[in-house]
Amino acid sequence: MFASEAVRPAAASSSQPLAWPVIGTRRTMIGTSSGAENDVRALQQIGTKLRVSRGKTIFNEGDPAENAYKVVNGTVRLCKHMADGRRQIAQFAFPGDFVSFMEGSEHNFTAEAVTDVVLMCYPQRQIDQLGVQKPSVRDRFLTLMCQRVCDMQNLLMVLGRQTAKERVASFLLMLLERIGFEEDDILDVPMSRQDIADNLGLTIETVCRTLSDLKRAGVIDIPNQRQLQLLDVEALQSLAAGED
Amino acid sequence: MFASEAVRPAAASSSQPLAWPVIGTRRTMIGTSSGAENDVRALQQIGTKLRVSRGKTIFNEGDPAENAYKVVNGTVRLCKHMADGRRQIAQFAFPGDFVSFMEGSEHNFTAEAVTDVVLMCYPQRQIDQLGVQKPSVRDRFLTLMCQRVCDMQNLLMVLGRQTAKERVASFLLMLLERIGFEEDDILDVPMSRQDIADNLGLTIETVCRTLSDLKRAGVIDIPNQRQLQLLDVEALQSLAAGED
DNA sequence: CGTACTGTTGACACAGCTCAAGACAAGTGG
DNA sequence: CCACTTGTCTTGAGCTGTGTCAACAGTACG
Repeated sequence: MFASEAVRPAAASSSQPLAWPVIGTRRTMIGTSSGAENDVRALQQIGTKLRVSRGKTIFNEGDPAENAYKVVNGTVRLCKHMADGRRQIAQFAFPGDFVSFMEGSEHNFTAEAVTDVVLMCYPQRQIDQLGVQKPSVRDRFLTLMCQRVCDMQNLLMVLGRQTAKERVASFLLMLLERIGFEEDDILDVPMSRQDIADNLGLTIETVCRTLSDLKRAGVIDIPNQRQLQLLDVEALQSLAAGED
Repeated sequence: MFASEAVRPAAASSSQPLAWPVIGTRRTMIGTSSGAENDVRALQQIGTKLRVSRGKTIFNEGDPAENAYKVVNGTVRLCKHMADGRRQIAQFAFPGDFVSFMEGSEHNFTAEAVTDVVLMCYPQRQIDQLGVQKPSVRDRFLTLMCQRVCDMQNLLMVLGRQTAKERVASFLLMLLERIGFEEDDILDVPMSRQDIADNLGLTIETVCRTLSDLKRAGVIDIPNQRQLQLLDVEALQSLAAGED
């Protein structure tokens, strides 16, 4: 039962002045403590498990929004595609995150599996019903939606006004806040460099170069392609805040 | 009583393949027809009128979100500021638009008056109450919030992946969709070049140059600084879609 | 008719993009 | 276990779109 949430490590400890303000205990917002227990159970009853393998599309922009999803395991990207292949990733969804709740009648973005993914799949109609029956559930989703809007607004600032170095720093801090350290100060990076680039509005080369720069500056280390060691989180924070 | 909505012109007629998909009859979503009448009346009762003059701040990011607002007249910008003065405008709010409904306990952006503005001001607590009493009101706000998310996702694509020319074209089409033609093919531009630049993640100079380019290409004319004549909307649409 | 503000245009610089080559990693089949 | 292939990542060299800086033109207002 939502085991993925239990094993998730706490978010960064020393993270006050993040470019992406920390929003309460986001990771434990749903599925823990007190009155929420009932809601979780109710949700659980109407959900079915679904596996999607790396790179596969979960749903496309414009598809009728018949289902909503919760990520149980793995990472999902929410993105838009242009006719000529340009892509913008609006958001990554990690274990515990809800995708496409209360989105209207059509999906307005594409969801793709970044890694092999396990999802809970909830028929939209039943979610709506549950929302009517249990105002607490509805409030929860509303809160999540607000956080989503808030995250997107922060990303707008990143894309519109930050330099490459600032963007990468913001990204690393976002990852840290969302999935936390794997161990000590090692950060798992589930997505490819291309995915990072398409999230930050950069090219893959610029992302690589910027990571190398940060390594040379002693702010991070790159033990391997899917892991990063954050040596100086404060430096990242002042970078992301533009104090440079 | 919400007179501003009545006089608002219909959105562009020939606007199917917009970069910002047209979302139903957005402008008439609230405050017209059928069962909505009651909701409008209920809202009206808890609202008070408020005037804010050009350039003044309505509320700041981080302020406790005590009130929600509806723009009756004028234009409002919703933005974020960085410590060093960089600014990103996430959205413009035009007459009929709701601002800061269901945003959580703190405003997560700053709202400033682009022009002299008339607002309706609703205490957040009473809005919440109304939402509980009248599910239809709540649903309405939810729909609006979805549109807001959708708009922001489109803007993410603009900021992350479009060229200056594409961004300006996207902006003009957004304006056309939101406020429509003043007369024939004349478009009112209530905001300054700086505001446009801060919305599109460009500099004021690049915005000017790009408008001049579009003029030279015969796509628009610039009768004066606060009005634009759209001579070739289709050209703008293919520009915004990246077919170039 | 100044004064202040906003918008426009030009010349140049540079951050980030493009193109290209090579390094590394993960399979896959023998 | 080793070739071999394939895909991803990294680095270099040069180019270009957009930013920066500066001058000037409109426009509004007292």
